[in-house]
Amino acid sequence: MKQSKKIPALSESLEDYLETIHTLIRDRKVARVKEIAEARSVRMASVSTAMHRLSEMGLVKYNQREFIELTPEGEECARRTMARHDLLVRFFREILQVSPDQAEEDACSVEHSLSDELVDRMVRFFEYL
Amino acid sequence: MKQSKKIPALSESLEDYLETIHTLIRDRKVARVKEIAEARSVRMASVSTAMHRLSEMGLVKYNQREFIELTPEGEECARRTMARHDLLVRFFREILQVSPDQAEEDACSVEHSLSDELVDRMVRFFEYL
DNA sequence: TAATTTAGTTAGATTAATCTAATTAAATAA
DNA sequence: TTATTTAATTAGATTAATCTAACTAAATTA
Repeated sequence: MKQSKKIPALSESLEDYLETIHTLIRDRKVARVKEIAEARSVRMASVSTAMHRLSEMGLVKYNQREFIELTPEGEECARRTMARHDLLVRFFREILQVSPDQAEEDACSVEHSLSDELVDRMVRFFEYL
Repeated sequence: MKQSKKIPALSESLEDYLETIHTLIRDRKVARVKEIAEARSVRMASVSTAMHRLSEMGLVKYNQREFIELTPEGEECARRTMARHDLLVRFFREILQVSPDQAEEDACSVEHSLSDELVDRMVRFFEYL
């Protein structure tokens, strides 16, 4: 109800791009526009534009038509989002007994908007068990 | 990571408007453009435009410069969102021990995007306790 | 009642994220 | 090596949600 400020330095969309790039590099060594587009179900044109923006922000290393890499800052950001994602998936599956696929999907929708405090509490909740 | 479809019939913004209208009517009998604008921290112009859209969609009853009401469908929609909101706040506070204000805020950011399954599991989690 | 204040509207601009269509560059195959 | 296919880019349009500024209608006050 009360509006959360949520003026995230980074939009959900851009955060997702970082996460996708990270995963691609982890799983296939390199990240290219086409693969990112496929992973996120958007057009290459959209990826291209987004890479420019992320590059300006210093979060990816990007030269036209070359592999895309994360800068240390981008890496850090991707890691944080992914850690949250994984925590959420675990929580939804293990504690709330949500089905695996649905847990994945819900984690995606939610991972960008949770406060540090809440995430921290979730971690403690696990520890407590 | 995997993109959730999340093509909600209703955008988060419009869902928020319904919720705000519902709360205003509950607490002060009537909902007016100005109050909605204040509650959501947006300009009256934005509310005016949004009311037109919601009216076209048959979710609010809206005649220029008159009180705004919810149609049965709008009411239904607002109720559902609010029920989720309250469930989330309770869950965050009582189970995860998140501070009251932060619980409120997190509930706002999340209430629009959770699956029915997850919400259902949360309910059962409470029942189980 | 006339003047002022407040509430609401409209027009037009802005921003982010996407899209399509056209173009260019690079890689692959003939 | 030329032709073709694939990958990437650019330009320009679209949509949603917001904003500001200018205007209008209604309510309040003098």
